[in-house]
Amino acid sequence: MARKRFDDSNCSVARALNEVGDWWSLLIVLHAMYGTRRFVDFQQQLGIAKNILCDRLAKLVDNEVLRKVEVGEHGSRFEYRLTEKGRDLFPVVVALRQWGDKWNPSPEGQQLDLRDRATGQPIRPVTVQNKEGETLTIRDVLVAEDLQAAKDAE
Amino acid sequence: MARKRFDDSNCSVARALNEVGDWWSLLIVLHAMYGTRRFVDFQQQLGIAKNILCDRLAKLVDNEVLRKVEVGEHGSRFEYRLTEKGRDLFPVVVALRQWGDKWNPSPEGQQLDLRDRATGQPIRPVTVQNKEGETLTIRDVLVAEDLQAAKDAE
DNA sequence: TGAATTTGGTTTCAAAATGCAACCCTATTG
DNA sequence: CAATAGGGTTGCATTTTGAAACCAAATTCA
Repeated sequence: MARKRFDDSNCSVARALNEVGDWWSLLIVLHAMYGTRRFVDFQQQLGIAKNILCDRLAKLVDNEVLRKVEVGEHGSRFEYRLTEKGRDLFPVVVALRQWGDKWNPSPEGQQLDLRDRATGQPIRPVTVQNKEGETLTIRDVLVAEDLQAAKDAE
Repeated sequence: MARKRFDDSNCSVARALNEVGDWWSLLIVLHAMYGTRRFVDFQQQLGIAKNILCDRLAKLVDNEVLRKVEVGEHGSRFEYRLTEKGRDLFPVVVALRQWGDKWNPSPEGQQLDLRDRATGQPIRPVTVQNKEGETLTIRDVLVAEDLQAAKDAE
């Protein structure tokens, strides 16, 4: 049967996964963040089948994660560029990369690190923080399931 | 043909997606973070087929994201609990939730928010930060592809 | 105690997604 | 003007998925 869809889920994580939660979509976004823009480049870098790449790019464009831009004089050459919505996945991608590096370090030991362009210093681990910027673990947060509970907490 | 696997990819994001990158796995982790531990509860809350749930739980246990714990007097009753590795996905899940809330707000308008248990205050948006705690966009970071480049930047 | 139910699965089978290769049309390059 | 590159589409075989049926051990209920 069809893969279940989460479009109408009232869970925003489920809805987010509906847009970027399959095997390829987030990797496409990742490579777009590294500068890839052309169909053939995505194809070669990811080793993805062309029909699947077509499908994923179209979905990402539909969901406004990417924009398809005509380049070249007479059209028919395109670039896929991140929208603001797409760039806004940066913390997600970085958090996932850091998790992967921490718990499944690369066999070769060398892990591609991200640095502050201005200073050359490595970036911080991405964490969940309170208003004061202190790191919170899962035990330090509570879920305000409904507005009433949220109200009570204020 | 079979879905492509990324076990041996030298990209840690790809390897991370290999463990939690399909439709259900991250939702299972999410619900585990909200306190779900039992097979039947996952099944009912997610509306997932039992065979798929079985498969995903087993994979998450294999990958040490969850631990399968015998409960009940004579075994044969189990709980699936997050390991440290699993709990460490917290920033990923929260970042994804915030992205979903921002760009695909719930149709009902009510979005489940997370608060600092100690103060009741909402948490901050998850961001990528430099050593000083300043938020960095994708344009503010550079990728030190290899150690040499990293050296040069120091 | 014995029957019914709950838990945690496995099996079967149709529908859908995936991957590969082959093909196609339009631009651009030589 | 021919060859090639870019960006797809189509067909087909292989997997994955989902629903429902089935199952056995443990627990609960009467």
